[in-house]
Amino acid sequence: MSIHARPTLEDVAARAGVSRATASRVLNSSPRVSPEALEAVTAAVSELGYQPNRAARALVTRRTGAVAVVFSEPEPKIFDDPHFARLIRAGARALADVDVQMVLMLVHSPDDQARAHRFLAGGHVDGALVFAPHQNDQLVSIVKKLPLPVVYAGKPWGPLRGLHLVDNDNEGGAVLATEHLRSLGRKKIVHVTGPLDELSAIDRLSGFKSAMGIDDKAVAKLTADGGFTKQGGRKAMTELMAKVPDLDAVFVASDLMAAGALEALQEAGKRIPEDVAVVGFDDHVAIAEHTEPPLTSVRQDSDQQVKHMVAHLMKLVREEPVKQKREMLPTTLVRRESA
Amino acid sequence: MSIHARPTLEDVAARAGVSRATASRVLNSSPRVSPEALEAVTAAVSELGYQPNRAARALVTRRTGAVAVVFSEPEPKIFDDPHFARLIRAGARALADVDVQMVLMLVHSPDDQARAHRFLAGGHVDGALVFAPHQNDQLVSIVKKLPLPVVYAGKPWGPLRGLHLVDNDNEGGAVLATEHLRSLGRKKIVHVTGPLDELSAIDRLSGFKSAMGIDDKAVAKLTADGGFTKQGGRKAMTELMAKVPDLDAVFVASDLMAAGALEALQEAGKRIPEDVAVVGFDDHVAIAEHTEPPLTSVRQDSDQQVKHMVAHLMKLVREEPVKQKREMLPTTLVRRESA
DNA sequence: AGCCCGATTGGGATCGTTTTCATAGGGAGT
DNA sequence: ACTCCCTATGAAAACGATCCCAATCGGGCT
Repeated sequence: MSIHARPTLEDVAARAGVSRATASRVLNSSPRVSPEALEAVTAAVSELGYQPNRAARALVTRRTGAVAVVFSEPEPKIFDDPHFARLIRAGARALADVDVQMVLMLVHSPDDQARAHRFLAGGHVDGALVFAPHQNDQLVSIVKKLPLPVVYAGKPWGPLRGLHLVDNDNEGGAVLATEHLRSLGRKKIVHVTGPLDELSAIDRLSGFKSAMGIDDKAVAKLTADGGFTKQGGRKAMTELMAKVPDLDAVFVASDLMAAGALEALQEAGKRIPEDVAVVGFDDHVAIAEHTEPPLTSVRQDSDQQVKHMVAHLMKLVREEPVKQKREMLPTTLVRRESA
Repeated sequence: MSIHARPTLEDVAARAGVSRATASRVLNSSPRVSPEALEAVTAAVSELGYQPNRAARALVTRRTGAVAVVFSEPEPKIFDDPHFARLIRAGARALADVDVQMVLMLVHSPDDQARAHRFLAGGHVDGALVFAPHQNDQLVSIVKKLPLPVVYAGKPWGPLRGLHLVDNDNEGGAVLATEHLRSLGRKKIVHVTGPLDELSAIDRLSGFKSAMGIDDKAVAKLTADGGFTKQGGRKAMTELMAKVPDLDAVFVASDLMAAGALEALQEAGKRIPEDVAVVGFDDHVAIAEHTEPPLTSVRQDSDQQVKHMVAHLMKLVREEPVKQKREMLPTTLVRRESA
C-alpha cells in the first residue's frame, strides 16, 4: 500500500499476520475466529484507519448498502409543513445509525414517478421507505410491483395485503383527544379533519366519531376539512363557527391546522380555553409550544416511527423473519393550556 | 443470464455481437467506436433494459457516484425554516439529474461532526456540498483538511483561499432593497439584520450601509438583530420602533423575520405600506405571497444556486478545469404590496 | 499409536465493470 | 506491391471485498 492510498483489507490482513479471509471474518463478526486473530485484526484496522470499500463489498454481496426514502406529495407541501423536514431528518439519522446510505427522492410529477420507477427497478438500492399517503397515488401501484423490500409510513391507499408498514395509532389518538374534551365537560365538540384522501385523516375522523358515539350523518354536521394546512384550518374553523354557533370545543387533526383554527377563533372573540377548548394532533413542538395559548395535542413520535420503519426494512433486506407486517405505534395526549 | 437476474454488460455485448469492451465504450460514449457497433449496443441495451451496476463501476473507476450534502446548523432551525426544505429538495433534484446519489447529512452535535468526518474521509462519496454559514463552525475546519472536492453554499467563515463556493449577491440585493425604499421617498429607513455570525447577514448589512451612505456608528442606531427567525424579527422590529420612533421604512434581511416584523408593526398600529414600507429578503414564495400585505422582497434563487453548486462540484470531481472558484449569483427585487 | 472430529485458517474464484495493450484490417503514400 | 498509420476491436488484468472449499492442527478416543 502506497503512502496515500487507502488501506485495503489485504493491508489489514498483512499487518495482522493473517489472511484476507480471516480479516474479512473479523469484520463481519463471524464466530469462527480465534481470539488472537480477532485482536490482531481489530488492532490492525484501527492502526491503519481502515474502512471497507463499499463498492467492492456491494459487488460481491449483491447489496448496495443504500435505501431510498421516497416522498410522494404534490409539489408545494414539502416546503410548508415542518412535518416533512422532521421525517427527512429522522430518516437521515436512523439510516446513518445502521450505516446505510439514504437516497432521498421527492416525487411530485409523473416525470418524477417514471424516474423513481427506473431508479428503484434498477437495483440501485436494497429497499425503500415510502411516504405516500394520498389516494390513487400512482407511485404506490408502481412500487408494489417491484421486487424490492418496501416499508410504508402509515397506510397507503388500497389493499394492504402483503404490505409492510409502520403506522401511528391515529384512531386511538383521536379517541384520546375527544374523550379528554368530554372529560372537561364540553358538550358541543367539533372536528377539523385533514384531507379525506389520506387515511390518517380518515382514521382520526373515525376515532372522533366513535368517541362521540355518533353516526355518519351526525358527524357531517360537526366537521369541516382543513386540508392539513394552516390556511385550511383557519377556514374550516370559521365554517364550523357558522355551522355550530354554540360549539365549546374543537379537535383539530393537525397542529398546523390548529394554529390556523386558533387564529380564527380568537378573531371571532373566543377565549381559549374558556370559551372553546382546542386539541391538536402531532404534538409538533415548534408549533404547539408557540401558539397562544400553548396547544394541547396528541403526540405521535415521528422519530420513533421512522426508526421502526428502518429497523423493519433492514430485516426485510437481510431476509430475517419479521413478527408482523404491520406495526402500530401508540399515541399519547400532551396537555398544555388550550384544553 | 438467467430469467430473473439483471442483465450484465456481458449479456448486452453478446446480444449486440460485440465484446464487453466495445459495449463499455458505447456506454461511456467513447469516440472510438463504429456507428454499427454503437447502434447494435444501443439497441441491445434498451431491449434488455440494461442498467449498469453501480458497484462494479465504482470499484474500478474509484468513484462512488455519490456526493454528500451537508447541513451544519444548530438543531432547531432546520425544522422551522422552509429555506432548508427548499435547499434539500433542490439538491435532491439537481443531483438526480446528473445521476448521482445524494447522501444527506445533518450535522448538529460534535458527535455528528465526528461521524461526518469519518464518513467523508472514508471515501464513501466523491465530493460534498456544504451548507455551513456560521462563524467558528468546527465542521468547516474539518472539511477543509479533507482531500475531497467541496463546494460551499455562500461564504463560510474564515479565509476563503482555495475554497470553491457559489454565493448569492447579498450585498447587491441589500443595495437594491434599500435604494428602492429611498426611491419611494422614505427618509427614516431601518434594518433588521440576520445573526451577525453569518456572512450572508453581514453582507446584507453592508449593502444597507453603503446604500444609505452612512458609517458604522450611524448604522448601529438603525439596526437590530433578528436572528433569522420569525420571533426574532418581531422582537427586533419592536426594538427598532422604540429606538427610532419616526421610522418610515424597514429592510428586513429575511422573509421569515419580515413576517414577524409585520406583525409587530401592525400591532403597533402602523399601516403597511402607508406608514412603514417593508422589504424582505429571500423571496420565499410560501411566505412572501401570504403575508398581509404581500411582501416586497429581494429574490435569490436557491434552486439555481444549488444547481450551480452541483455543476461546479461535478467539474471538480471529474477534474475538469473550472473557470473561477467563486461564483456569484445575481439577486433581483420582486415588488409586491408592502413597499 | 492411530484415527476422527471440530475448530480455524488460507487459497482462490467470483461479483460486473473499466481500461490497457496488442492485434486485425484497411486506406494512403511511395 | 510494400510499408506505415490510424481506427475499431477483443482478451485479459485490474478494482477490493465475500465466501466456498480444502487443508491444517490439536485433542480426545479407542
